[in-house]
Amino acid sequence: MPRRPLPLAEGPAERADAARNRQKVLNAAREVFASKPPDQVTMDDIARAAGVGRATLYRRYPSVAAVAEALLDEHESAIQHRILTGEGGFSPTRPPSERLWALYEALLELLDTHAALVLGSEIGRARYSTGAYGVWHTYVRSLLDEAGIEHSRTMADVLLAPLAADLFLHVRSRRNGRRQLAETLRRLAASVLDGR
Amino acid sequence: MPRRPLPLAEGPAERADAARNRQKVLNAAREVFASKPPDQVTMDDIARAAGVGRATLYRRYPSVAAVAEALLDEHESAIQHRILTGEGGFSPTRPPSERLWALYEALLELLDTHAALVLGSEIGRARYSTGAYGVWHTYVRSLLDEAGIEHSRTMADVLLAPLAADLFLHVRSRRNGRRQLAETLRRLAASVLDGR
DNA sequence: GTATAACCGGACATGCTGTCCACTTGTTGA
DNA sequence: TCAACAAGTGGACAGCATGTCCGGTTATAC
Repeated sequence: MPRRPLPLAEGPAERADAARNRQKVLNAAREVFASKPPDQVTMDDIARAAGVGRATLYRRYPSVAAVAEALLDEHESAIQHRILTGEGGFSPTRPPSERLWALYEALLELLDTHAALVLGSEIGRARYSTGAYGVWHTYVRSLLDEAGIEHSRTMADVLLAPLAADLFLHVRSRRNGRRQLAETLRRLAASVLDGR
Repeated sequence: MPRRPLPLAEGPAERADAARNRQKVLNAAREVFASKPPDQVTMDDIARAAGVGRATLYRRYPSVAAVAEALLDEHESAIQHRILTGEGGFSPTRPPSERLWALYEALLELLDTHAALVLGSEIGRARYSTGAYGVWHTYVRSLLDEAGIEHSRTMADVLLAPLAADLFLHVRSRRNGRRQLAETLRRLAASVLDGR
């Protein structure tokens, strides 16, 4: 979780009251996002729920999307860590198609529990401009390169497209949708990477 | 292009001034959408450009998205007509993978010339709730059923996901992106439907 | 030619955004 | 310990978009 806004080099430590407010904001935002559709969440909602003024909120987060992204960050980082260390199904010894499936599984799980946050983090900007998307994309691309697939950059975008939050919610709203999506993606991974 | 709003049974004919205004609105909207990002287009912009009052605009179109959809409608209808009549690559005698590719080609072409409108028609609601999406989905699903693919409903959503307008724009912004996307989708169609 | 209904456009109330500014509080250094 | 300074805070404000309402206007039917 990012501690301070932009100053990359460590400036003076964060003040105690600011840290306290950050937590208040994050906790309050969690509840707000749980209580109504993400596109209806306003900065005012979050500020009021946290018991702080609007300017205090804007000081750290420029938009509702930024708040959602901050909430999402720790969950996404956990997956990124697993990828880097090769834990779970991400071991480099496994074939690319299985590692792609491992990513699919992890992202489905993330969407299942935090779809509202993902949707919220995409308000007003494209999914592709978020930092997390870049990580997933880089990983998928490396798998495709390893398998010798052409146009890996584009194919990586195509293979990640079915994990858009709005599509996930649409499919999940159907009976057995969640399970069928998992099975379908597993077949897709095998289809594209193993040619079967 | 839908002539009147809701009254499905033909009521009294549309008044001449109303018809004139509809054309003014549609023409003006085309230019407005061409002049700025679709998510920045307001009802006020369109009304002013058309030289009509806001209420006049609201009378027929409840939102900016509805205006964009009206503009898009004739282009989408053209594709739907080709599907129904089996023109172009949609002949039922061709294998499903080739017909899926024909749909991909048609939709890529549509996005290429009207991406802003597609994006505009998705403002404030999911792509999946638009009428056009339902048509593409039904067609893809029938192709999958014909090929004996399981969970055809879900797979159809997955296969249409790469044609989301925002993904298209993202990929097209890269060098050769448009061409690579076409090739990639062609391979995807073959991969999934022909198992190669 | 008149009655009627559809149509029109400006005005209005509401809600959200992002910024500004005067006040408060924590932190640093003498 | 305490003063001085910087960071943090919250309410208020202006700007903008939305969606509706209503008095006036114009086309169509009789």
